[in-house]
Amino acid sequence: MPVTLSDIARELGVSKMTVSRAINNNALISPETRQRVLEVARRMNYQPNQHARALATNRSYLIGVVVPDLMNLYFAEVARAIESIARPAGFQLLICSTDEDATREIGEVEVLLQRTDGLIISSVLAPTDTGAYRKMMRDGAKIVLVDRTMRNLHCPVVATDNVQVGRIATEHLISLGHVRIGHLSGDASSVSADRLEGYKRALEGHGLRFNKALVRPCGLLESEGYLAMRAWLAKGDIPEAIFAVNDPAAIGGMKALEEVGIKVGEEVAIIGAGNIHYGDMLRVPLTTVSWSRAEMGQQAARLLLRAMAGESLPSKARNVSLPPELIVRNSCGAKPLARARVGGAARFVRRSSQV
Amino acid sequence: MPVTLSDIARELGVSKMTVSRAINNNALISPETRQRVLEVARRMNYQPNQHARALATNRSYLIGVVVPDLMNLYFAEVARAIESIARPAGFQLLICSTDEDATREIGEVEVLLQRTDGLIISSVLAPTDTGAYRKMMRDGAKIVLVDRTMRNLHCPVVATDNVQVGRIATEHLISLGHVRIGHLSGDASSVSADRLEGYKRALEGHGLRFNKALVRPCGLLESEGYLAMRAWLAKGDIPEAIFAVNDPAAIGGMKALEEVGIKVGEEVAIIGAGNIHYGDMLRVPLTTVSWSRAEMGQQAARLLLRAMAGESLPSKARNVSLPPELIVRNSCGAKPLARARVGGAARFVRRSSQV
DNA sequence: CTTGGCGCTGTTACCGATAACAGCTACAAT
DNA sequence: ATTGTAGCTGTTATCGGTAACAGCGCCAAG
Repeated sequence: MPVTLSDIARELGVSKMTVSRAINNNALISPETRQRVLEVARRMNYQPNQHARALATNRSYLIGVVVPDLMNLYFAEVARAIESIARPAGFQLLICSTDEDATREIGEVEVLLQRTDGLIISSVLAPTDTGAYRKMMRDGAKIVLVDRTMRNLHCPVVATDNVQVGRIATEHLISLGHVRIGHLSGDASSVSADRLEGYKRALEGHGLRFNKALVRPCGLLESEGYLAMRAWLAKGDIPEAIFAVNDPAAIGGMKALEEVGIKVGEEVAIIGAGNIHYGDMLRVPLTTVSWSRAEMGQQAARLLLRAMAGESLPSKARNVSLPPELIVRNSCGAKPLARARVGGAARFVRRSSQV
Repeated sequence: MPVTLSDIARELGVSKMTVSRAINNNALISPETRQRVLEVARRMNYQPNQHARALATNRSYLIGVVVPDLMNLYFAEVARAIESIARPAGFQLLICSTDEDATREIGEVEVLLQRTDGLIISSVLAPTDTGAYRKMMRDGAKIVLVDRTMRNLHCPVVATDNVQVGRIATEHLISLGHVRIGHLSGDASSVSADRLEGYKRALEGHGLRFNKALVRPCGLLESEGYLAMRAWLAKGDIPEAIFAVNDPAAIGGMKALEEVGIKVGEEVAIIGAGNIHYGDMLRVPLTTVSWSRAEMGQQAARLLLRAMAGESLPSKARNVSLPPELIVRNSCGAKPLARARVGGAARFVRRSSQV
């Protein structure tokens, strides 16, 4: 049986309350009493019971983190960034992966809500599907959205401008001279929709016609990108250049292309988004659009800490947007430069050939 | 304010206890009363307070997971496998990464112990450094070790035979005709020590002299592998073939080699261990030694569930060893075969040249 | 009719902490 | 001497559940 406050109190012949005050650095206690208590507490190896404390204070010092896919290093980076802020503030993380499965999300979130002081969520739901979250927030839940936003939900958000992401990626392909540009589009989430929107706008902005047949839905997992590209290959008529909704989908697509002997970066250009770890070490280093995952996680954690502290955030602080930038590597056949912002994206010599 | 048992009891004009029994499917309650209670509970959207429950029952239904590095997909896979077993059993995961920093480990574990019913740990400590864990287990902590073992610690372990891993990797290099075989060795952990031991034994077993100058310590992180290889390159005289303690170290090493224009798989052979995700998609697909991470996590979770249920495990069930196998890809210059167990490892034609 | 036992429900105490308030001491101010 | 007050410590109630036991009605056995 672990040592409790009462044990220490009995040992010292004082009340539990005195011990509690010493442990919690309360001001209403004489320095020498505190010393004596802390001394004995250390000697007896006292560890406060977190459940009792949580019950009494209604604070658990636990933050719930809901990510779509822990095997996606993108989210592992975000999670680590959250931890880097939360941990020093005394909070631990309850991490939970929904595996991009929308039907699991609400259930997981409801379970987490009961154990935590606040949640950082990267939602898999459709951006309009806000009913459940709306209700939770009305009941006082502290929630910060990260990476994936929802529409009309009055809660802090840290994300990138995904329309811009889609535009940057597509414009890079256009600047390389491609005209038949396809898109492996994601799911019903906000990122997918926004990136598709950016793709459309880029085409329109450069006088290219949007062709629905060149957009293939695929989800956001590597396995889904692989399957989608295989299906596309089976059907035939794949475009010369493809913007994949994210890096895992791009990598899955690359795998499918390579399996049938198509050379990525030469015969087919492919660009992803997210700048996943290892993207530069791949057989064909992946050209992608990048923004800071560290910044993303840290900002989200800071916003949540403030919200949990009862601070009401000014509306402009509640909406953090991380600027995306183009990372040119080899998967589009362009000459890799160190880094090129989209504004300054030069017209690279086109090296890829038609398929 | 959330709904409590008392609220429901008041609403129905019964006692808290009756409500509690209905909620918990206790037998001592009439079917119709249970129905009435559950009905009202649902209507009022009752959510049990986990902290109160944990305090009263001394069970939190939380499992702590301590991994060395969440950015290593190897551990992300293990964590996901643990979750696949724990979740259906009603347990949630408190995941914590020590970032391969031994000084952080005990502190993290102590914090986790207070909130959880049991721990699954992949320890970064030296395998003899068991004092703290010994004490925790004496105090009743339920602990299962995964991936990394400790010596003389009476607790269940799920791991692979790392001496065998080192031997398989080194013998593959030997079978390719290499004689000057180096080793990027890890840290003080059991895996590192065992793989080094396997490396030595393989050399001895084939009449090759162990040369301390060819062993460079590097840690287990990708960044450490990179740094170690850079230092080695700066010093000069790197061997023709290298067994890296794990895949991240191998990948870091590859990165350093490529930076100075050395062709991995042609000029220098490199083999890792762990069969990390994306290993097959790398510029030079990584030859490695593999064992099942899914099996690892699942077995560990099952052992912990049994231990937490109070079962005393038979000693042979307490020690699960996953068989390692060779995965030949391109980083050693051997012709990739589907899969080759070490026993059947053919003598591959040697394609790599001296450096 | 009494007794015993089953089946259900209620009471009380407790898990281990903290909040709110009450109480005590010593000393300064009046 | 009295009062007030600062400074510390103790008491009581409470958080929201559950365990253990007490109690009650009803029916069957003796």
